[in-house]
Amino acid sequence: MSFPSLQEQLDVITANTVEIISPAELEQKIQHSLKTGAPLKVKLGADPSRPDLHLGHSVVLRKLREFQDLGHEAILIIGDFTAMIGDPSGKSKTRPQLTAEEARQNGASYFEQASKILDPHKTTICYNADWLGKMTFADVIRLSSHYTVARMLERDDFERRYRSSEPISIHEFLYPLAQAMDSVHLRNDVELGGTDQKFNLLVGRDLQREYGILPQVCITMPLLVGTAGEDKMSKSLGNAVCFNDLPSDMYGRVLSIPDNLIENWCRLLLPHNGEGRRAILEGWEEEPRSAKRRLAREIVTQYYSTTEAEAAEEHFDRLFVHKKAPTEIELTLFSEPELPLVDLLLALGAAASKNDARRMIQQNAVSIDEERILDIKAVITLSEEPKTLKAGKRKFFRIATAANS
RNA sequence: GGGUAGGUAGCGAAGUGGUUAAACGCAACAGACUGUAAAUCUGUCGACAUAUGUCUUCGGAGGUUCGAAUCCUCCCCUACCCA
Repeated sequence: MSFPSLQEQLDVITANTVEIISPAELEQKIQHSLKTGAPLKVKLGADPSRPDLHLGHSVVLRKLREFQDLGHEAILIIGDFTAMIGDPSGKSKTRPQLTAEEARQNGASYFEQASKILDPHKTTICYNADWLGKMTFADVIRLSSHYTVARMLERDDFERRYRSSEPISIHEFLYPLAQAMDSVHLRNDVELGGTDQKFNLLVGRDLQREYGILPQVCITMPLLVGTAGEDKMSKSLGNAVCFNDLPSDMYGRVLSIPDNLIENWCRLLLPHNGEGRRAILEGWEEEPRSAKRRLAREIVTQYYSTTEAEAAEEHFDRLFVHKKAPTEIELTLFSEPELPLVDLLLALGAAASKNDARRMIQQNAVSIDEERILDIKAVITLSEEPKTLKAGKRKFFRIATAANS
């Protein structure tokens, strides 16, 4: 097993990072690895309470992949046990707790999605219930004696919640300790996380030291800004681009980011040696439009393929630039030959309620075969020949009667 | 255990007996505009109906009243203070 040189490794590892605690220790660890030929154990904790991975997660996953490419060992910890606690990081509210079974299922899905970035054959997967679940209450008490309430309250989000009189449950204090135990158990050399995980990573470091293990190096990565350009990307804020989004959705969402985000996204989301990355970084200021289109294509290509990326672009142009109906729309069959438009919209899922459907009609949002319909009492006559129904800018349906003779 | 302040629509937050389905902000949805699903502007935003009508909502359960989110009783939940 031969590793790249110390300097080469450091160049790759430090790129895009926010903080490395501490750089000197990192260097020592790499040198030690070079000397002994033993790869570094690099830990990334996965929270299976949110099994929908989005581009924000990919920043950290990509860093882990870089470690893999350098020849080190990537360990993905599925926090099935800690998910039953719920990570309080950055949250103003207690997270919902998962059952063991949900956590396992989500964990499997997490790994599957993460495999779009990681090399799945070189990734070690662990479930932390395997060791945390075996701890006795006495073990937990011993563990918690290593930390103090004051130190816990140092943490930003806890402090904020405490000051603004919001509830903090005792079990939330146990979360950082539990996930720090993972580091004790694994004896990993490096742990990765977003900047919001800094506290947790440091607890892992402290605890390893307490248990007489060489403390891990903590590497934090920037949090990706979401499509709206302000908050960090998060599923619940609706500004996320998910791994599992359809290519066309993914493309459109990327294209919707503000122009000033192009450079940042390009740096954090595209492979450091790719030509797409270079092209975008060079050209985005002169031609933001084409740079962003390129960025969107590159991203879709990562999760799907070049072909699908191109199809997504065509689809987008057709719908939003030329304002035409998409080429392929799913056909829905109805048994009744005549249906009130309101009921039709509800049945298709285009409207949340009949009132909602009426609203859309009144707001000029509904058309059938390019013809606007403004009458909320309109009754639509269906035939075996499909009609194209458009509700809003993005919802298209093809409707017809079921052919039963 | 005692005291105090609270629990309002997806979220945040007004409202303390009747023109209150409930201000306002965010989110969401629609329209216009745009290279864009961004930004901006306009409108909508409980359900059912459409003749400005009916029904269900303000932690839960009862009660007072012609009439309650608003008053009373009990219960549940949260924060803070005192033990």
